[in-house]
Amino acid sequence: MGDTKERILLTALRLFAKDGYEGVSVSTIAGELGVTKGALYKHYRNKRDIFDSIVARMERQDAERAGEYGVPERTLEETPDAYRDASIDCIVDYAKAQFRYWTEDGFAAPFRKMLTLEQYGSAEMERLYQQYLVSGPLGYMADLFAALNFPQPQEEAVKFYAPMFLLYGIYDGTEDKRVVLSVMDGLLENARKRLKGANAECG
Amino acid sequence: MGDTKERILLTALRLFAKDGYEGVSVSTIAGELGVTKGALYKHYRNKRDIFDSIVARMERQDAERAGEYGVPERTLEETPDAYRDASIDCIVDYAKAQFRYWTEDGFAAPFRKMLTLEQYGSAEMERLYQQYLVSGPLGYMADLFAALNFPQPQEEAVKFYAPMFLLYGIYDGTEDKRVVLSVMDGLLENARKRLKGANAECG
DNA sequence: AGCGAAAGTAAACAATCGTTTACTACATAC
DNA sequence: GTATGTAGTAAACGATTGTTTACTTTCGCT
Repeated sequence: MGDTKERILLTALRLFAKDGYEGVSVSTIAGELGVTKGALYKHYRNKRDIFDSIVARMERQDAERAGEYGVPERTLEETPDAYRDASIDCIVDYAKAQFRYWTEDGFAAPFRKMLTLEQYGSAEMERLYQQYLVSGPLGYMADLFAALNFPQPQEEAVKFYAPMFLLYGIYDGTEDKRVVLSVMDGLLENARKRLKGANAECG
Repeated sequence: MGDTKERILLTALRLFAKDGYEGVSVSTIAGELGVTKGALYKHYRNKRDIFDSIVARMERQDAERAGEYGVPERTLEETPDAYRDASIDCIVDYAKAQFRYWTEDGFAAPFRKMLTLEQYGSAEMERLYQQYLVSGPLGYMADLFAALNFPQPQEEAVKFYAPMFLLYGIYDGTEDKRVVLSVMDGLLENARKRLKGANAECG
């Protein structure tokens, strides 16, 4: 079976997401899989190699996703308000997809938690945490709003992304995940209306 | 000297905030203090006792702070708009103080980071994280807005608190902390104006 | 002066950590 | 049919984990 390596990766990720890298032992990972710890070393050089492979996997998956989703595509063209309304729709739909991705996706959700637990451990982890979950999405949203000629793209991005970021935390601490998803939905629908209204004004 | 116990507490907190509870060894704490690890056991029963003492200290400090700060005080009285404007001022000033507290206070700032790293480890830690940093402040703000008869206090609370929560993350990943503080200041001043405007309408 | 508690050291404790080794079962290829 | 490489086990490795013990030093108290 060639999927043992895959099972190790996913099991380790799930455990890292709960107790952090240092809080999980090689024996625990192996025990969870029903094998002895020696077996892990047939697939990975060492414990850190498992962790690095998780990060590499995320980077690959994220690149693929960025390729499929073509939100930016065209920037700062001369177009009527209708086009910019369509862009706003695109942004909001993208945001919804991103929220579901980081909360429900079998890989991205535990990866987000793992990064959260490792963010202060090293400069590299802090960089990844910022890139995937804080300054990365924030700067990306600011660029989009800037391309749409919003007067204060930075502030707009904060108002837009901050509720998503907060609701990640709410989501993790809630038993009934559905209500959080619907709250996020409501907030984003309000944002959609508000942005289109502001759009009509600032032209 | 009676402050060795205190120095152990603060040193452990600083280390826990960076590498998490499991990522810090008793030897490391002792080494940081320039003593042998046996000395720690003269002041604390075990490693977990140090951690628990940190949490207990935070709970005490938080209770004191809540006593000093009397934001809620009077609720839902029959009063003119001027009073509600004053209440909004009070809320915004409180929020500013809270942001500085969780980012700059020598104890609260590392405690916030520590909780962030431990939030998924146990139900108790998740509860504390939610109480201090997520659903706690959010519900508190919602109560305040509800007392001021805002039509959608929950949503208002999210719009108000979410940027603060996001900027905790930005603050941690930024070298020049001052700009983050000034950004937070600007956002809260905007919120102050907006809330007073909405206040005049919804009466 | 002498006693006793407090605070710290050095060393040892069993347990666990991540990792390596020697060996077995079982494929597939020639 | 035998060689080869893969995937797994069991056991051991030295290092480190959290904790305890025995001993020393130092201080306040009467």
